[in-house]
Amino acid sequence: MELTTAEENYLKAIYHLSEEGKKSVSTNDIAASIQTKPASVSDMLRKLGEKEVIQYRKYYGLQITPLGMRLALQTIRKHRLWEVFLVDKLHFAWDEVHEVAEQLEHIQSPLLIERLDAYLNYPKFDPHGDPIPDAFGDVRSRPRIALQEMAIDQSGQIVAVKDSSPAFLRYLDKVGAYIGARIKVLDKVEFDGSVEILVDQKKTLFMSKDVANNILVLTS
Amino acid sequence: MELTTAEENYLKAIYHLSEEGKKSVSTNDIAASIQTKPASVSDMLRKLGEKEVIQYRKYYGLQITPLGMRLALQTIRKHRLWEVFLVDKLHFAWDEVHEVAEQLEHIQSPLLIERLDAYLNYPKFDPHGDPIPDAFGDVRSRPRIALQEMAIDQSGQIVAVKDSSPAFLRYLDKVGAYIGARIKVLDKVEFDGSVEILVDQKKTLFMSKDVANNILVLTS
DNA sequence: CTTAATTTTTAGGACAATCTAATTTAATTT
DNA sequence: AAATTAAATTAGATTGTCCTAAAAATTAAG
Repeated sequence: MELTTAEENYLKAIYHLSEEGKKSVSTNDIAASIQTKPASVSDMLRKLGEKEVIQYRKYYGLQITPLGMRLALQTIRKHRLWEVFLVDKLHFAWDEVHEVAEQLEHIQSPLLIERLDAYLNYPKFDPHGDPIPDAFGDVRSRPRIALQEMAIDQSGQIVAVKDSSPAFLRYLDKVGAYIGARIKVLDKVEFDGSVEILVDQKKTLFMSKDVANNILVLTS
Repeated sequence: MELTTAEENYLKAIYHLSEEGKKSVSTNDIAASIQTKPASVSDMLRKLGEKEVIQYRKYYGLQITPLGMRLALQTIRKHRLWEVFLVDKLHFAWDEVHEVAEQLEHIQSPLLIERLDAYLNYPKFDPHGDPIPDAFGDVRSRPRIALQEMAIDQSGQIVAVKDSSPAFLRYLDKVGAYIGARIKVLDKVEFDGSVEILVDQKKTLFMSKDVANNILVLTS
């Protein structure tokens, strides 16, 4: 079963929305997330329903089918492998990779992805710390919590970010809060929810609640 | 000025046809070369004319404009760089790269191509020996002749192939006539146009006229 | 529990790229 | 030069994706 580029994008958006938002995904949510109009989404949902990658009942919402899940994970796998390539090999900054990976993820060639995976040494996580599904769609995700939710004196390692916007990523670069950094919470301010952390045992840093909420940590 | 994927493909085909065939490119030729119907070509020529990448007069033929030339060479540059990547880095065989490169050449990102070029060490020729235009569209092509046209005792180096079909490339792999091989013409048979050559000063090889016609040699 | 607000879908159209079949133009032959 | 053949173009449909505006269904409010 072959999906068009547009279909792959919709399916990926649906997958992501159903991962985070938990409950059922709305037409409006999809429209917002891929920057299109709800009317277009309705059209596409009908088509995706016919192709049986989602189960769709008008006005009632949708659910990804196992087939749809597999295909979505395949696209996500490609996207994240390309991101690793761009950062590791072509020295892109981690805030520059998304748009290009959005294009590259639609290249159709199983051999290419297999070879790319090997060439990159079978990476398990992309530059933003998100897990890369394997060829069968299996994901080994690490249990992680927002930095905001950590207790004073608790330590851990930054493994991912929730918000991947270039602005946010550039800010993190600037303050040195990169993926892999080992951190320890020194203090939390009740009043505004901001936190003070120690990065790599040498640098202390103040972070607003908003920032701390978008950083995911593997606690130890 | 942005071209769609389809437009890029047409323009590339037109460029290639006008390079080899010399005189003006016909609607039928284009249709044959990109596997579509002449009616579709007519449609597209009108559009390409409006976009001023070709100069087009109905029933009279066409000519690429300088703008069209630049855009075509940009696409060809991307195609050939990706081919180098696939062969050098991902260890594709030279007969496996074309289809994938056909897809990759349409990825839009000047930064990507710049970085890829650097990563590959600014290659000047692709795996089939064809020259890679630089970022300005300049091509340094080597003067080369078909092996068929060489004289007895003349020697040279295989630098390219005219026919890039997997079948032909696999045949060349088998007999060891790879790009870069140094050869010398030992004999030519008048009757059927076949030739006998010495490859890398150790192996002699018989080749039919058809094969010898599709191998390009830099004579020394 | 009826009305209002919101969400979702349908109707109908636009645009790109393709096709078949019909027509027009150019080239070739006699 | 007229008639035939070949090449190229147009006419009209189709498919995929998207849109705006209108209608329908659901949800929320009083």
